[in-house]
Amino acid sequence: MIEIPKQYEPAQAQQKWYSFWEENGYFNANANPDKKPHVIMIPLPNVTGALHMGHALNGTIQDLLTRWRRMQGYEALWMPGTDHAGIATQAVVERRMLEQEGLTRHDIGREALVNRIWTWKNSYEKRILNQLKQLGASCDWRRTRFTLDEVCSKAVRKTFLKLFKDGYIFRGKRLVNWDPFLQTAVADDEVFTKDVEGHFWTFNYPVVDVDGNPTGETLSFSTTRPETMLGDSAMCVHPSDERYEHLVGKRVKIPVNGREIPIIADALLADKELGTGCVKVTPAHDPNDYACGLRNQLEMINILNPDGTMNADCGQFAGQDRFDARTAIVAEMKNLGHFEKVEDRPIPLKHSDRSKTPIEPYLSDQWFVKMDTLAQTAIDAVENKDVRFFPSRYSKTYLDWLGEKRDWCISRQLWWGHRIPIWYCQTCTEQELEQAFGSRDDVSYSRDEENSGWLICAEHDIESDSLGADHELIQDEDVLDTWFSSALWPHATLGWPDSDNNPPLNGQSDPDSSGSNEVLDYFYPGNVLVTSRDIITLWVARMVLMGQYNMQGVPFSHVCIHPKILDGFGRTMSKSKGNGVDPMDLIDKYGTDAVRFTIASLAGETQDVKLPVGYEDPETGEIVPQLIEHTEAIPVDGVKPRIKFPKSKHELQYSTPNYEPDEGEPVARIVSERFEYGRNFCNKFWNAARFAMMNLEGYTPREINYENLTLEDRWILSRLSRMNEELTTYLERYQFDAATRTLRDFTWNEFCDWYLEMIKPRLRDEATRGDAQAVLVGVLDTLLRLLAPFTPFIAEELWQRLKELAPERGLLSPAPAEEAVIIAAWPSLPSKWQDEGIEARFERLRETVIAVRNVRAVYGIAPTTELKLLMRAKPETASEIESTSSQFENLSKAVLEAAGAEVVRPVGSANFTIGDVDGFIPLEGIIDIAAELERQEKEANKLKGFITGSEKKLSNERFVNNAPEDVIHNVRELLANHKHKLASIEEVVAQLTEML
RNA sequence: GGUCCUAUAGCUCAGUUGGUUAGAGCGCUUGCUUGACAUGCAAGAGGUCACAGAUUCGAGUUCUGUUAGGACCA
Repeated sequence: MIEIPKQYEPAQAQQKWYSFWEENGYFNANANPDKKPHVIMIPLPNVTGALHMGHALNGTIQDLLTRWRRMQGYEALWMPGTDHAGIATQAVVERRMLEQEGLTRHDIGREALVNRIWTWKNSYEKRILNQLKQLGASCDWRRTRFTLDEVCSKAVRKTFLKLFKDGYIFRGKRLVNWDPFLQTAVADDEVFTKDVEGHFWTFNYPVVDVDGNPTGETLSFSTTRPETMLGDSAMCVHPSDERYEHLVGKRVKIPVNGREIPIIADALLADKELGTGCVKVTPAHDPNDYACGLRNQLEMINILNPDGTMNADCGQFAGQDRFDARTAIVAEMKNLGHFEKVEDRPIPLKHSDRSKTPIEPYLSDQWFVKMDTLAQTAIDAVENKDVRFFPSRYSKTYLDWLGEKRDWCISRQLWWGHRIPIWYCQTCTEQELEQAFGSRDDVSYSRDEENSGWLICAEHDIESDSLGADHELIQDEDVLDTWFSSALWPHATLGWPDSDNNPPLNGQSDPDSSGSNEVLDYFYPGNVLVTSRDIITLWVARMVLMGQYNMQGVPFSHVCIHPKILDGFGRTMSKSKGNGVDPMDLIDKYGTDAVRFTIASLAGETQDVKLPVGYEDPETGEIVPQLIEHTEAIPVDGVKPRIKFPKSKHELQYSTPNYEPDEGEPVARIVSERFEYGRNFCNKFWNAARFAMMNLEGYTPREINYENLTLEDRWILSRLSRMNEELTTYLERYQFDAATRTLRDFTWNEFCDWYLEMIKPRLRDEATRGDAQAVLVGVLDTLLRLLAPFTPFIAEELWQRLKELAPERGLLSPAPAEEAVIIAAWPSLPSKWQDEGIEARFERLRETVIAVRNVRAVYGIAPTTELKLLMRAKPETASEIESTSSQFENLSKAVLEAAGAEVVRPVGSANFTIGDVDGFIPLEGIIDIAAELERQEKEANKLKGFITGSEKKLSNERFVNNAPEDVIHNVRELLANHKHKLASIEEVVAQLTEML
């Protein structure tokens, strides 16, 4: 007999089979006219840090789809890569540098900083790609791209020039979220609001007449940022506010700098009910005021330097930090007699997610992409169904956002990223430009009216003296928004704009290139984008739009939006919250297959996934549930927080994304019992396969005639065919939870619990063994294929073992098995095997067995004690029952004594009813009449409930008149059935009562 | 403020176009070293489907409102 361990060892299988797949090139996808392509572009993880469970979910789904399509015969490409993630990465590196060396980027300069970030990127990219491999990702690693690499950079430069030439690129002033620490604008989604202790001051400004003399009236207002009064350009009241009606159109004087500003009425900004009803307007430093400023053509007065100090226009306050200036201005207003009061209150203050410091609304020069027509193409793509969202409700998020057609601010004041390919020249003439660049299609220029110079856009870097020594060309300092390069991901990774060569493989040029870019032609457009809903606007929309702009076609036809992973308290997992869970911890404990299967089982359409976790003491295995305080704890005075394990009295440090545990300390690791679901399933399947393989002695492949199959064989084929069909449909609809459920239910509750048990006698008998083995191996083969995309390692491990024992197998005709399950064909079983009659017959057998087991349990009869069974049934049913009599013995240790219409209930027997069949189990000497009576009465009550319900329905004329035929028919049939059951139970109850 | 999602067993979640008195896994109870599996087997207990209305012969499922939670956008 062959040796197979009782438990599946994931770690070994993972290592072994992953390298086997890679070495055989199974992950590689090449242009192949004989097959249809299937393409998934990874939502490029950023290189800021390691992956968490959200990524694990995202990756699992993509790999599942890729493996499934590969088995279906598609040339399946899963394109891997990472994102430079501009500000996120630069901020992490800068923060480290400041913490560890006390250096800022200005201390070391642009080049040195960028070098440091490359070092960081290299180490994290490696870690991230390795994490994906641990997860079993079957990406074509030869094609791994990075948004700042040469291939992607070419696409960025080409696109920028194209947009510039087409007039989509423009420069303008915008109010941005300015991070004075990093000295850059940050996007809205990179800002978080936090309450801080602050003050709410009330001041007044004197009203002045046309000559600037005080009229004696004053206007009171409140503010949390007094320093912004240096930039005020109006005082605003509500148009219908009677208190101030007479003042609208007059002016007030700002006491601290003597400037006069108008009093305006604006219903959108001022609120009569709030405070004094007056607000000061600082258009250059507040988003609401900015909008008001645009409506009322107010002056935009900038008062800040990029580093957050007051600028040269601030008179005596120039050069002071904004917070020092705040104190100084409050003091000055007190001096001048315009201070009224101050109260303490918590202020919701916007902070930069990157530097964790307060941001300032700030007016600055930015580059934009004009969105009107581009956005419309992306709207059209979804409206005419070129792109479809799954679930479909997400198209609303997408369409609503695009519908605003807000211009896209693409410049970032950073050093890490694609530098904006614009050069300024103040001194040259159009003729000189024409002479130097007129014949080049990789350069374009336009007049910069605002700065009375020229803007030169170039696809390839140009020298500062390209126009001769007399003119200096200066490149813009800023870099492009990260999403600019990500928007090109689906075509840039395939080598666009190079139409003469395939994109490089492993950094080398593709030896198969033959004068055209077949890879791009073949793999674009892709099929499905798999992502979570929070980047629908930032990324999905932009890919659709840029795909159409550069490629004249959408980048993918489906967008699969999957749930987000939340912690046990319902909070989004994030690095900053400290509640992220490293998938590697879980893979280590439960195995990759278990993690994948569990994750897929959670990926439904409606809900986010709540994932409660615990900490495990590595020494004792004791588990303590994670509390909110564990995730929030930070080291105090260098002492790191510990978790108490009450049983062992251990106090252990634990791993968190916030800090590293001390060297040499035992560390409590994160566990989550949710994953036992997947682990137990894998183990169950392992053992089912183990059982099958242990019973393959003498296996020979053979042709099987369907007509010769037993009831259980036909039943398992019927169920398998149905499940196979359902599973494929669920995958087509991206319903991964339903897919895993149907797989698990079949494998565990049908294949293991019933089929395997039922064929055991046949496997023991030499005469019947051969056919039983053939069908068993065929079913196992199919199951391995169906499981392979979900749990690839265990499937491959078992496939290879089975190949040794049964290299030729099949349903019902044997054929040589493929060399690996990863490339085996996805099954599609004959639908004619789906047989309701067989399933109904089987169901009666099953219910009978369960009824016997129930009687056994209720009476506490030992499993070894044999029971007698009598079945009262119509003749044809009776003969059928007789034909399966051996299974009653096999599955419930009950010997069928009699079956037929003439059977009468033996005195002192337990009783059950299945459809129109009555079953009796003689229990003479054992039967507890009171207990049996109770059991029967309980059943009778339940039936009476059903019967009343049905009768009520049928006596309701409106139901009978309105409900569809088949519904009425079903109710009638059910009622008859229940009545029959009840009658036979009442008969028993009467008998029992007499005996009592 | 706008939009979207969620509320079903102690916990985590399914529940297709309305049609038996609502399901799974975990946990719980009882009994099992039965020859693949104790990461297991067998048998059970457990729910007024958040609340209030409406539509319908019929509502967990559709509509309106309320409450609570979450997300996105302003």
